Amino acid sequence: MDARESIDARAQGGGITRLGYALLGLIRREPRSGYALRKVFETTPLGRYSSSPGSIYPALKSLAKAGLVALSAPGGGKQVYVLTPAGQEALSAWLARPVDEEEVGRHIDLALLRFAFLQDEADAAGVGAFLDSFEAAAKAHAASLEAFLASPAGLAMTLHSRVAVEHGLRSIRCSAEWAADARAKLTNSTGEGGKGQ
Amino acid sequence: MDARESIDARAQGGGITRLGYALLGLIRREPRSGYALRKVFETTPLGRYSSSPGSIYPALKSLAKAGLVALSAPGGGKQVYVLTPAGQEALSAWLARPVDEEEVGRHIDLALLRFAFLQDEADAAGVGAFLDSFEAAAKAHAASLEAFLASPAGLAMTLHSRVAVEHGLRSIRCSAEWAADARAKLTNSTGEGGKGQ
DNA sequence: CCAACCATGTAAGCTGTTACATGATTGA
DNA sequence: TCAATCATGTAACAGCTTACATGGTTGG
Repeated sequence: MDARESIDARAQGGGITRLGYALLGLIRREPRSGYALRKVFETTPLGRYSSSPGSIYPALKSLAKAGLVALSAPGGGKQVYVLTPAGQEALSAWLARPVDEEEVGRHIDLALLRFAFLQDEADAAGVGAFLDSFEAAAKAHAASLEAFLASPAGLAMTLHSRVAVEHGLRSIRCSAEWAADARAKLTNSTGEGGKGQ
Repeated sequence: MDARESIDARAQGGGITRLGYALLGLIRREPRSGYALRKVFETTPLGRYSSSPGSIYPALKSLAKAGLVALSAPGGGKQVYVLTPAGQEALSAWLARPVDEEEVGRHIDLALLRFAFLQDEADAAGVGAFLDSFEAAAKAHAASLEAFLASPAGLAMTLHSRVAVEHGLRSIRCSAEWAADARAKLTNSTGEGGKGQ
């Protein structure tokens, strides 16, 4: 029980922040400058992961120092970052992890981020496996919440607290359904053609 | 445009953390020691708001320094905290705020926390108003996500990104339904008897 | 020429995390 | 008596936020 378990702030990974992973995924999809990355955060629901220069530029520097990204044209004007092989590897390792109950329960947005980036990583089988683990984790968490509601501690809660927990229960069931539907949509049918974008 | 708008980390309030509000709400329901508060976080889904002594004890001290809580038996052994009038007021002000789109979109757990504590604060009318604003905010956010998906930026996204945003859309719709159902359940019917607990 | 946007950064401060430290009480 | 649990804290550090500081480019 020393270290090892329970990371949380470090996005369940080895020293890379959630913002760091978001940057890695975006840069892999398309090499970009810090400013271009900021624009993505400002104009899409990805904004959840960050905002202002004060976080993005330092995060990019830190990724560069860790050897996960590098400037495509060192020296020159626009500072466009690309992934290094080490960065590819770190991103792949992060995306390869199955979703667990902790992740759907407390960091579901992170699981969704991984899903989004998985498009550039895995084939239909890999996506299917990811969504299966997502659905299983969501169902497991739903079962945990149900068990809590039925436990002495759960029954001792105030009415409003119970109703709030019921929100969590509905929400996670909804997520499980999404995973099942997404699986059906993405791993069936034709080859869907290319990379999207 | 100096300060004032946009707080986020400070839970949309005046200098009180989300953890601070969680502590205020729990202490109002029942005066407790730091240890007892930790137990609550460890054994209920409220664990989302904190964890270890390293955050709770400093937060309690900070609330005490701000005059929002006080020790019930100053000097003696067990350090049981109670709300001061100022603490009551701060909590009430926080609970009185209607839910807005930003809150359901990015801090929905905070809105649920407020709902839970609202049981000790408002009558059926107040609860109804809160849930109405919750539902309206959720529907507004759903509309925003739909608009984004239909916009050029939304259409330019990769397939997986779109599917991830669809998760958000389903999720927020589910929350809107919860609010409507909770409203029906809590503001109708008989007097439901007492305070729960 | 001036405003708006492109583009990159730094500094201070706050919150929370991990890990460590301490001592009292209770029960087998 | 020894372990577990009660009970309270501190120290170091990471990460993000806000706010400030610069400059270059473009277009009206």
